[in-house]
Amino acid sequence: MPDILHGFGSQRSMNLRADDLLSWFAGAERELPWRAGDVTPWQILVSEFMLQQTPVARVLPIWPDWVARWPTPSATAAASQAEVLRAWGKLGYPRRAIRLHECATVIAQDFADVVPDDVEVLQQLPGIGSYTARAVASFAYRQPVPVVDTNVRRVVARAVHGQPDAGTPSARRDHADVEALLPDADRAARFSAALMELGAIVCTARSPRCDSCPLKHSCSWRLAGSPPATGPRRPAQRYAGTDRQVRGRLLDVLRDNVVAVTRAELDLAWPVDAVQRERALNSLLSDGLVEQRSDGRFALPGQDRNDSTASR
DNA sequence: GATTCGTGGGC
DNA sequence: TGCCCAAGAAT
Repeated sequence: MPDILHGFGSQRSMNLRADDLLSWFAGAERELPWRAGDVTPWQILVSEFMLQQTPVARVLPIWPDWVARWPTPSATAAASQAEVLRAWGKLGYPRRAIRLHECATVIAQDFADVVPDDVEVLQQLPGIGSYTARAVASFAYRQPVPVVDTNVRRVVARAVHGQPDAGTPSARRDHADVEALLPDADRAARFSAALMELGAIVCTARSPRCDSCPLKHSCSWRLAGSPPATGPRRPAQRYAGTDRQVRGRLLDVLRDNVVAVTRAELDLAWPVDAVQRERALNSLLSDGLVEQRSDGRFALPGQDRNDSTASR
């Protein structure tokens, strides 16, 4: 490898030694169910979909039931979108549930029900981006590829670069950073899991637990005195009153009703602002999260249709 | 590159 | 309380 590429990386990796991290992980690893030995690549993929932008604690009660009910891509594909959306419940970002269902359909139909092991192939599947493709290749197939999520970026920013927080994501730079840290191929996947774990439970975004960090004697940020972040921060994301909240309310109604509902019933979910309500409903329709029946009623997509006379 | 897309817990 | 953030992806 050219010195211009390798020199800096090996220099920096002194601040984050794989052995330090792996020995810590051996004692600190959480026993998450999707890390058990008998979990299949598909089930790992399901966990990664659920974990996108979602805390572990909220996935824990959903994932076991989900994979017991739909253990394979073909089993998932055989379910209706409505069933999948109901099982997804209030996990958030319900488009992920639709994409997971689409992903299952593609794998069942085009890949003989076998999750691909190649990063490039995985990344072409619905709902799978750079992180998820690498997570599956690494955690399910033990490929020594860098796995970069928000935790990894923060740990690297601090321990390696001495900065309080990760900067703007840059796939090429982020992957190169982690590539330079990866140990031998046999331990690469475990190293990535450990890196994420450290960011999740020790090197957290707010009030990191530096006292119990395995890198506390080498971390560049701590050695620099743990300087706080400076400069402009992103405006805080709001939720109350946004279209996202309205979409959530509308979906709430549809999840709770096993029969199609009238527009008037949907109006009750967000009575004040009809313009915003319409906008949210239209976006749900175009996202394929809601469908409108010929009688004008609304339901989750694929929900049973012989319900106009059914009781609730 | 900047936005949009849920939901709820911690502080 | 209100703000911040959480194993990202798609556009």
